[in-house]
This record gives sequence, structure tokens and C-alpha cells, in this order.
Amino acid sequence: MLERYDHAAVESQAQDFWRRSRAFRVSEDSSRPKYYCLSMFPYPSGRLHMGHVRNYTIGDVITRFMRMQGYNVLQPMGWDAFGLPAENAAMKNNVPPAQWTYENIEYMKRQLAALGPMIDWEREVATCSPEYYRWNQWLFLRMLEKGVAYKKTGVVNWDPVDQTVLANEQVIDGRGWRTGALVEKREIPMYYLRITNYAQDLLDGLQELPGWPERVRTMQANWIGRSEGVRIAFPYELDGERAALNVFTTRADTLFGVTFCAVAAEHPLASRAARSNPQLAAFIEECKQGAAMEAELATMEKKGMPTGLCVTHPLSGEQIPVWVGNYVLMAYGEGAVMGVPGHDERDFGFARKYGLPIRFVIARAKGAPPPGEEGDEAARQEWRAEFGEYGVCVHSGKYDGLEYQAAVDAIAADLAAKKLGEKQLQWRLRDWGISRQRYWGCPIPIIHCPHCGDVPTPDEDLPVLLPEGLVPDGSGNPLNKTPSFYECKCPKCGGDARRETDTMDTFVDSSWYFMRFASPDNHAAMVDQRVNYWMPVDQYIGGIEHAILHLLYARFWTRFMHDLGLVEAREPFANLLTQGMVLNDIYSRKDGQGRVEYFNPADVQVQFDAKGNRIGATLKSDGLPVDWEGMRTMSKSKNNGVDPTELIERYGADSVRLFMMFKAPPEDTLEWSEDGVEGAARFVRRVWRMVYEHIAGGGVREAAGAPLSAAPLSDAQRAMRRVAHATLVKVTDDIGRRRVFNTAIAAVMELMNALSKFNDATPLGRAVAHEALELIVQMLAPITPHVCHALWKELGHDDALIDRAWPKPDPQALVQDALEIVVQVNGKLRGRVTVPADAEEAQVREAALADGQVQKWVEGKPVRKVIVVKDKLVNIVV
RNA sequence: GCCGGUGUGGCGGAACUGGUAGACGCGCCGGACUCAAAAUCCGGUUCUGGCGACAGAGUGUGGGUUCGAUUCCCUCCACCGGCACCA
Repeated sequence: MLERYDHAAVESQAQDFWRRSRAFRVSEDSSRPKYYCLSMFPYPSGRLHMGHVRNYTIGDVITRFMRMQGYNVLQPMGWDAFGLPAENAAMKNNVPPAQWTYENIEYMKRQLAALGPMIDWEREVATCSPEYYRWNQWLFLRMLEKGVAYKKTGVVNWDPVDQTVLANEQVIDGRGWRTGALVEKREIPMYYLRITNYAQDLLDGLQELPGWPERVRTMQANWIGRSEGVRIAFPYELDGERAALNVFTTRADTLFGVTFCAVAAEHPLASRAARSNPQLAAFIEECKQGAAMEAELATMEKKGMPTGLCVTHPLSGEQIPVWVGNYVLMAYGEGAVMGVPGHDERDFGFARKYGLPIRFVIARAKGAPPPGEEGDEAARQEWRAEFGEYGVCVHSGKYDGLEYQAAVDAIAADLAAKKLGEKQLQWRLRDWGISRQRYWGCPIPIIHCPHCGDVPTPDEDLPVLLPEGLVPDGSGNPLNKTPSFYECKCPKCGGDARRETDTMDTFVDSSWYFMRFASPDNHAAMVDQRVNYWMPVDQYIGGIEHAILHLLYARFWTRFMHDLGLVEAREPFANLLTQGMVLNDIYSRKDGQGRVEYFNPADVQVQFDAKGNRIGATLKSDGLPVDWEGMRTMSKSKNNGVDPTELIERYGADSVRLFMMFKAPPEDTLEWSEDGVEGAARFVRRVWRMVYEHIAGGGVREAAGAPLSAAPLSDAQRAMRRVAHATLVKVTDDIGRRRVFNTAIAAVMELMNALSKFNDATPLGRAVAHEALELIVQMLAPITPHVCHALWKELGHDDALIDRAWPKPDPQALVQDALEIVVQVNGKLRGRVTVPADAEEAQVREAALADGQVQKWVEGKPVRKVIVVKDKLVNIVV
């Protein structure tokens, strides 16, 4: 009787072995090439979800594969442990966030370990530990010294639910990224990091990241948002004072089409005009209110009001009225625009509404007859450029006839000569505000002294420890009510002072954790020389949702550390894999009152018709129908989550891992299916059974002994060997180069199918089967490491599979002496012929024409052309 | 609106460089084993016509290039993602 496959026993034995032999421990080793494989570290929310399982499985497969390829592979793990959910949980359960967080870490670590990942746990870090966050503080002080960090009072995005400030990156459609609450505008003093200093560099760097998905690079480039244009000054005189209104434009060529200027409601000129104009003041107030919801801006009606002020056109000398416009953003460019209603859709809408003149100054083509201002609409449509379209200047004085670039250059040069403008670069990217009015985060190491102002905490006083025992009550930051924290002495004058109670945005924590993994035990420095052994990360894996925020911040932070000489790398992540989401079915039922109840897909039975079409679904418990709402990411609210631990207990980690890797390519969304996991488990059992059936045949060692490349094999045996080695070639390429695991697994399944049909009990036949089984076990090792660990031993090996090198295909086994050639007639498949592998083209051609099936189609028609594709096909054109 | 992506059986997906469309798996159908069920094994499964050998059609739509197109080019449609009064 064969030993039954018991996944729990197999997995705990393998994991015990790895633990005892410290198989996952890595250190710097200059004799081998290094490989740093990193999955985005999780927030310790309480339990692992399937997204984590997918993420860490992908990472582990790559890690184990690269290790077998001979690399010195580092795969560390840590915890992104600061953040709001801990505070919310604290309020709900009346436990300090620290306790909640550490308990979660402990639980999730056990869950994760059950998956069997090759993680060097000796490097584990949690961002909430003082040993980690002291270096946030230390680097922040360096940033202050370099002027990269600074304090500014400004309008910020305020999340009324979380009671904190959000970075621009954290506002999505005018709502907080976490709470979904409508964001308000508030004026608050905050610390900012000058990420804009690195805007050009961050943009240029994207060019050097061929290992990143195109999509992510585009998203970052758009976010950085470089635009080239001209700053133009419109001079004016007010209360006897001479000044100028600056605007930024990418279309300086339309300068002669300007019929008004518009400034943002927050613009100083607007406030100044409002002082003597209550109506305008009221309008400005209204704009400021409305501006909170940036998403609505786009669809909002253009509104404006004249300031009564006029400015002078810098080239024509014409008087131009200045308006306040609700569509002008204070935060971009100069907070003011020149209005060219003839060639800008927004300006056009504005001008139409308020009866401002419209001028067309760009023609579609050179030589187009520019009709006069009074020209009829139809004629005008003919020649004038559309909104935003490039063309040739007309009605623009000496610039007439110039095309876009020439016009911009000429106008910019003339403006520069008059000191009324210059070419300018404009960025969409803004500085990163990091102050958060929250408790559970890294304290900002600043002391406010009534005499000396804002004084940095001296390095020797770091870390500024966050008290861990506090429980927030929902009324603001508890640090503000903890004198033992905020009461302190000024490091400069020694007088009573108050410690800053804001903490840092948690994106600071995750901006450099990957470097700390290189030297987690260094208590004297943020990083040391070991960082240059491991960095950059060779393969980074995580969700697409971090395409902008985390990845941009981490790139910025790494650059700053590079500039300080702390690390050689400038780009942190050489290759990036953004894994797709994990979806599951959503089943619901509406009750009489229209309330919706959701049912977990595990409790639902799906009905099929005789052809396998899905025709309905019922709840297992009552047999009554439920509605299918499609598939979406797993969530509590839709009750479609799957608990990883339960799953591992039922099917085993290997089957879960196999399913995750087989069901879809890593970048695609993955549709969860219980049947699919069962299929994966079935396959694992099948491998197990096949190995045991083979061993039961006895004589394992002898069978494996002789070199098969030289043995006198039968045709069937040679064919079997060829399939096995061809599969190895494909799997190596799929995992190593293409990073697609589903096709690699499919190839191994095909090999299994071939092997189960092979049935050859002769000594040589058994040797061939033995070799194939060894290859199968080795190829599956990165994906289903536990079962392979066990089977490797059963196949007669004393060494551990994890220390084994990846197998190499035998070139002898890959040789074919006959090939099957496909024959087409007029591009349609009509037959197949077998020819010797070294057959000449003419020989192949003849064999194709001679084939009986092919003859039928060619008969009686003149052969016009024969195309022979080497080793593949012949196409006969008649 | 702009940018990017995707569209293939009942389902997830494969076909990497223009060369056998649907690998592999799930589901479904039939069979073996069983008192029965589970497990396992074997066979079938794109659609249409035909008992059948076979024939025709077929990769969102319409066109083009080619001996040959899921793959390249153009048009349109649908869906997904990102950005969005960015001047």
C-alpha cells in the first residue's frame, strides 16, 4: 500500500527541516551573484488576505528559483506598522495601538510562515519600533539641514473623519484615500519635503527602468507632469505702485489672442481688489468653499467676476481686464492665466458667458486667408485652428506666419529683452507634506521654543520615543494631552519648550525599509556598507495601487540618501512586478424591504446545464436561489473573502500556492475558485502518487545509475526523454525570463500526462521515468516546495532539494531525428508529413506534394508557389 | 476630454519572433471501479451540417498588407485602469 499524501505532515516536516538547518539565512557573499527579491511589506491589519498570499507566493517562487540558479538570494519581511487602523481599533477595543499592532504581527507572521516562504526572518523589521523609526527622524534632520525639509503654513487637504492632513497624492476624487470623506481645505503649519527638487531627475530616471511596467512609468510621468512654457508678465499700476501680473502658458504663440486675464480666488491680486469690493469678496469666499471638491471642478460651470483692474499687454500695449475665475488653480503655475478664448476651450466658455471679445490668432495652414474680425462664422471655421490645435500665427503683428515653436521662441526672446517674461518649466508635482495630526506614527523631531523658535532635536537625543501606552479617544491627537511627551527643554537655551506632537506620514516609513533589511542589526547607523551589497532590489513585487505614492516617494528618498553618500544606488527597484488583484464571486439576496444580504461563495451551490453553462445558484443551507453580482475584489462588505489559514489547513500550502500561480499570469486579475484549488490539490496528489508508484517498482538506485544519454533507448523511451527535457527548457524560460508561471505549470502537467501514458517496466524504461520524475520534482520545487522536498528524498537523495542546483537539459535528449511538418494548401491545413530532421528543403517540398491528403486538394490545379518554412510547415498555393 | 491597457470555447487562460487557434486546468457529458458514495482512472467537449470519414465557419466590428494575420496597419464598438479646468 502506498503512503497516503498528508499535506499537514509533509509541510510541517519540510518547514521543520528548513528551520533546523537555518536554510533561509543569508549573508553577504562576494563569491556568488546577489539577488534581492522583495515583496511589499504588509500593514498588520489583523489577518492575511488572499492578495498577500498571491504577492508572497510570487515572491517566493522567484526567490526559490533564483536560489536554485546559484544566486545568493535575499527575501526579507517586515511590517508597515504605523497607521490609522491601529488607532481606530484602539478606540473600539480600548487597547493601545501598540498592543493591537504587535499582536497582529505575531498572528500574521504565523499565517505567513504556514505558506512556507523562504524568508530570512532574522532581518524582520517593524516600522513602529524605535530602532527603526529613529532613522526616519535622523534622516529628517539631515533633510532640514539640506533645506530639503521645511516648514510652511499652507492650505492643506483635511480629512474630517480621520482628523488629519492628507498629501495631494492621498486625495482621490476630492475624497480621502482611506476614509472616502470629502476633503476640506484648511490652513495649517506643516513640514514638507522638497520632492520637487528631484522632479526632473525622477522623471529622467523612469527612462532607465526598463524592468518596470510601461503603465507604471506613464502614471509616474503624468504625475510629475512636466510642461514647458513661458512666464509672461502683464504690467500694471495700482495705488501709484508699479507691478506685474505673472501668468504661465504653454501657448505663448497665442499671446495676441489675449482678451482678458484670470486669477485664482486665492491670488493676492484678488484679495486686494476684494478689499474695496464686497461683492467680489463674497464671490472669492464662495470659490474657496467650492474648491474643496477638486473633482467637481472639472464639470463646474465657469464663473468669474471682474476685479476692475487692467493690466498692459506686454507686446501690444493694449489694456487687458483682470477677472477672478473659479477655474484658475492657485497651486499651479502662477495662479493666474492669460485668457485666449479663440484657442482655449475653457477661456472660450468664460468669454462667451461674460461677453468678452474673442480673437483668432492661429491659422491651420500657412497662407490661409485671414478674414477680418467681422468675417462670417463659416469662413472662420475654415481657417482657424481648433482649441488646442497648433498652427501658424496670424493677426499677431510681426509674428505672423511663424509656426508654434518659432513663434514661442521669438515671443519669449522679445519678452526676455523687455524683462517681461522668460521660458519656464512647470511641474504638476508638489512638495510632500508629511505632518499628520495623529498619534500612531513616527514623532517629528522638532522642539518649539518660545525664544529660539523651531529647534531640531539633537542627534544624540534620538529617537524621540513615541509613548506606547496611550489610547486615543477620537478627540484629536492624544499626544497633545500627554505632558510627559510634549514637555521638554529647548536644546539651545535650556528653557521650557514644547515638543512637536505631529507625526510623520506613514509613507515615510515605507520609503526606505528595503534598505534597512540589509543591516537591521546596526544600532549605530541607518544603513552600512552591506546596503551596497544588496541594493538595488532586483525584483520588487506588489500591488498596482502603489504605482504612484509609495514608489515615487521611495525613489525620492533613495535619491536623497544617495546624495548624502549613504547608498550607491539612485533607483531602489530595478524590476517591478505589479500583481493583479484577487477576485471572488459576489452572491446576494434582497429581502422584502430591499435590504441586501451577501452570502459567501463557499456557501453557494452553482447549477449548470448539460453543456456546462452556468444557469443559476442556490444557497446550500436553504436551497433557495441567490443572485450573482459578478466578481470583485474580496471584501468584508460583500462577504466574499476567503481565509488563507483555513484554506491552507484544508488543502495545504502547496496546493494553495500552485493554484495561485496556475490560475492566471501574475499581472492579471485572478478569479478565485474553490474548484480550481481542488484541481490544484488533485495535481499535487497525482505527483505524489506517481512518485510512490514508481518507487514501489523497486530498484530505484540502479535505475537512476546509468547515464541515459549514452544508453540504447527505444523510440518511445527517447521520445519520453525528449518531452522531459523540452519541458525543462520551457519551464526554465517561463519562470526565469518571462515570469509567467501558469504556462510553466501547464508544461509540467503535460509532462505528467505523457509520463502516465509511458508505462515501461523495463530497467531502461524505469530509468527514463525516474529521470522525468526527478525533473518534475525539481521544476515544481519553487512552486510547491514542501511536497517536492519530501519526494526528493523518496527518489533516493540524501541532500536537501533546497540546496540543489536547477537542473540542466541534456542536449542529447533534445535531438530529434524526424520532424512532423504541417502542410497547407492555400493557407488551409490539409495534412502532415514526417521528414528526417536533416531533410533538405526540396525533400520536404516533395514529401508535402506527395502526401495523399494534400494530393486531393492540389489535383488538377496548377501549383503556383510553394513556401517552405524550415522545420515547421509547407504552404502550397494553387 | 487626454494617456495606457484589454477583447480568443460554458469559464480561467495558451499560442513568446506573422506559420497547426483553443495547450493546460476548471466545469459539463459518457464510461470503468463500487451494494452505493467519495476518491481514482479512461474517453469526449469551439460552433454549424453529417451516422460517419469529412466539410464549412470561427480570435469584439469593418477594411487593408501577406502565400499565410489572434499576432502588423487603419476605422469603429465595448470594457478596464490612470490623469483631469495643469493654463
